[in-house]
Amino acid sequence: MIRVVLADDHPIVLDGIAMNLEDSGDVQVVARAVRGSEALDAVKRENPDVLVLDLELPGESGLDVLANVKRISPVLRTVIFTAYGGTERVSSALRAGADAYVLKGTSSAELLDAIRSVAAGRAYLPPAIAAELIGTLRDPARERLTQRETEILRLLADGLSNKAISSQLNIAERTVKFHVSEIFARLGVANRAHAVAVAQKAGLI
Amino acid sequence: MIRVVLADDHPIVLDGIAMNLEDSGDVQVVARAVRGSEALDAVKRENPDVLVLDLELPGESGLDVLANVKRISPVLRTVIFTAYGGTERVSSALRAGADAYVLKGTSSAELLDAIRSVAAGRAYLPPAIAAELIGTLRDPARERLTQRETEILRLLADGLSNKAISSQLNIAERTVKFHVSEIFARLGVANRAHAVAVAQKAGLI
DNA sequence: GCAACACCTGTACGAAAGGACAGGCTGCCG
DNA sequence: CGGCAGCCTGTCCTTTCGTACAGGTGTTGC
Repeated sequence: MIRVVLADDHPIVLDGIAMNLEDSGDVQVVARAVRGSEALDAVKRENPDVLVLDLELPGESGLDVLANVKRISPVLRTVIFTAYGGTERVSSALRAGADAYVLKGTSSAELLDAIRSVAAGRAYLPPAIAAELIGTLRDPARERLTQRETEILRLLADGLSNKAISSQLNIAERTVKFHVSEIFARLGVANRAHAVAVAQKAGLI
Repeated sequence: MIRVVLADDHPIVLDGIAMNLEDSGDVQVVARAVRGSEALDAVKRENPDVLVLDLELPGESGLDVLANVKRISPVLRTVIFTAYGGTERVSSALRAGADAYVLKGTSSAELLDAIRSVAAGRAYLPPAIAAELIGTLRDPARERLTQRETEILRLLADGLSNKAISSQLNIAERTVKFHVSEIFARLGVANRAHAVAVAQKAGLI
């Protein structure tokens, strides 16, 4: 029997997952959580085999939750079950320790496959997502932002000017311009408004 | 018996809703759809009492779907069941003919309440959303964009310059500037990057 | 008829933004 | 060690942005 904890901010999704899993015969839902902290508590208490985790949680980012549960229970297997893909989101999750990344838009059966795979010690990536990742590896320049760039991108989205950003980060305005230009090149845009739009759509911020 | 059609791009959500509704005794799910066109077909075929509709559908916008089903079957009652709120999204949906607006983040029982209400001919708005709407009515200036402004906002998000926008719309660059300033005032921002971020977060684009 | 609103336009100006040069420092990896 | 990547800084210049002033047209509704 595979013991699973579910974490999703939509109760209806928890219902749907639970129904599918209970019908399977070999998977058992031992706890549900609608917030990151609850997921953490549930993992501590139940010590499950697998955590099914949504990335869009109120308050904490799903990635933080993932990092925290991994710190508590490094052997725990994790399936990311989320609405949105995007290479940056996927690879961030995998780097944070996820073992599978399944989209909510696919069939309900796929999640069950993923859970069984990770419980058996194997990673699981749907072909579509794997293909996308491979495409990015071939073209590593695009959409791969450094820490500093991501930081500045966030400030861009807050509407700060280069000067405001420079004083916030204690660097020269010229340096901000440099980073901003780098961001534009990576995102394939020509100005900050477009950069913010693209970044938000790609889930970079 | 209330006959219901479900439309959501996540099969797992359809499962969850269906489970909750079937258990209720007085609600019956007669069709499911994961795309707008399927929802339309299902409404034509089944002539249901209520349509439960997600606003985030692949391809078509949920609002377009709503307008189309309303054209086919004006007496059909519609419950919007979506992940995100925001006064602009809510009021757009209500203006497009929705009878209820329920967030996925709330308890599963709330959706059932909403379905029963609209089937009985009453509208349904959760207190939290209603309160938010009232707040906006008190301050009508903010976050209420005209057609033209919304149009320009979209082009802003595409990274177009004022000049590019002006030639696209066949108006003077000066006029674009005027509209952009209006947008800033309504959104409470000071530049285009921030405007795009706020607009996207509020679901205006 | 006139008030309100959406939409459009002009001139002028200071403040940013963004690109094109060129260069320095650090830490990591082969 | 030498190369590479991330991060930082400078000057110069052109373009764009954003706001200030002020004003015109058409439509809707009281």
